[in-house]
Amino acid sequence: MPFTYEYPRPCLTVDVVVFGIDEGDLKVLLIQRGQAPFEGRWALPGGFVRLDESLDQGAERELREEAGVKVAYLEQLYTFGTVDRDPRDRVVTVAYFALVNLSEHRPQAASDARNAAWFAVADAPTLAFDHDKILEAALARLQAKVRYQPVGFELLPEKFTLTQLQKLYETILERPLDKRNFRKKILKMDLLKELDEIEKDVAHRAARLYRFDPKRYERLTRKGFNFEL
Amino acid sequence: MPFTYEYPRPCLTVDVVVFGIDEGDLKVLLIQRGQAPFEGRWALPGGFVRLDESLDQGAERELREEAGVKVAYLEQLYTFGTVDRDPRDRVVTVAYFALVNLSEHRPQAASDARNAAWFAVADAPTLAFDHDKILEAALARLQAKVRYQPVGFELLPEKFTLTQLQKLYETILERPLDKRNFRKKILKMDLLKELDEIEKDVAHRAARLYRFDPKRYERLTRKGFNFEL
DNA sequence: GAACTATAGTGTACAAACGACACTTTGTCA
DNA sequence: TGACAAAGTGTCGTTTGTACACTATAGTTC
Repeated sequence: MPFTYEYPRPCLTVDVVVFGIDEGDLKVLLIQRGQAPFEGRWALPGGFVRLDESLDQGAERELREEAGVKVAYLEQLYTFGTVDRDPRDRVVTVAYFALVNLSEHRPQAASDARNAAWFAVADAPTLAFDHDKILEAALARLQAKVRYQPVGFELLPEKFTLTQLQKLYETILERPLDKRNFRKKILKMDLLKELDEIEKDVAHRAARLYRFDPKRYERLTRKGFNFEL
Repeated sequence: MPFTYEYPRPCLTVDVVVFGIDEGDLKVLLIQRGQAPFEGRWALPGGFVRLDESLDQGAERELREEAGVKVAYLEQLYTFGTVDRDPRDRVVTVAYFALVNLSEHRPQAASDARNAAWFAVADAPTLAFDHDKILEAALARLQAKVRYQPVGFELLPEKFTLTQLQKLYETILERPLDKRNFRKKILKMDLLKELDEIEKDVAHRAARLYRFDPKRYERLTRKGFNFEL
């Protein structure tokens, strides 16, 4: 059943850059294409926007369908719309970036995408279309964002140690941080709830566990607080 | 001549929030709609994206055609795509924000839009569609941006005094700034070229004129310099 | 159970940036 | 020439950033 319009319309898609942290590596979720163009090449998960869903909903649906991923954080990144970004047709794509908690994700069970895989961002292959550019933009955004907003907790388990959190920041920012200064700063923000619990099964002194406290975050946000790191 | 596709496609438009500074007021350019829906209501300039132009080009073209405006700065803001934002059809719009130099713009000659007007942002009317939301987002972006990037010079004449620049920042940020601290900071950034020229035709001591120096800006940008204000 | 090992956890001192604050200078106009 | 209007300028106390090294603790090994 064809659809007819008075004026030509570009095709509208969403593509999502999904980040996760895995043992000190920042990883990105990619899908191997099954058809031309760029058959066999890796690409960002994504697809067409339906008429009965918003862009955000479309991004979430694609992730669910195409990669079986449940996102912890999703935000619109940028819309890419140069004329020649797809060789077949004029395609405009609204790119999103998402964060997922890999530690609760490893099985990757309910995915109909056996052709999905996590790549370390540092050595991801060359991607289809202009997806390299999109990935680069997403990485820049993540690095910028992490400095002034407590994004990033989404990438960790619910309960975590300060050392884990520091490693996370070091991985994203690609530089080492000073332990004492990091703790001073992050604790002064008063975003973390100190738990009465410590790490288990480690072969050395166990560290205290913390949890991100959304209530405190909201309170501070309302006051126009600045979370620069 | 109709255009037919296998799957339904949303309509894709660009809308632009154009800011200018005029005597201490931050102004925004609006267009009065000539047809339903929202006939007679004010709206952001914008229109359909053509298949042979990029999104950026579309934004620029619409401004030229619809408002006869030459922009000094243009950047993509956000893409709005909820299902019901246009009562007629599914319309997704890529919003831009633009800065123009009003002092070189007053005549607004070559515009085929006699129904265009500048409104102080503070008392703009309720807009058509979800354009109020878009305007709000653009204002937030401008206020955030001005703090860490030397955007804003675009809103002034080529040669300006430090007092003019301070007033500009005060207008955008909606709060007063300390004269000595402002000068210290802005001059330390080493972005401005001090000219051998002073103001003319003022009824008091004339101020020195400065000019934004894009070369210095580029040099500092390459060094990863931070322009926080 | 003593020694070892690996990581947790903690404080200080110096430097830089920020923010508050008031008077003198200069040119115009009446 | 005196009044006015805006230009232009410096200091000091506070806060923030940053560099840096040792002690405490739990588990493992011998």
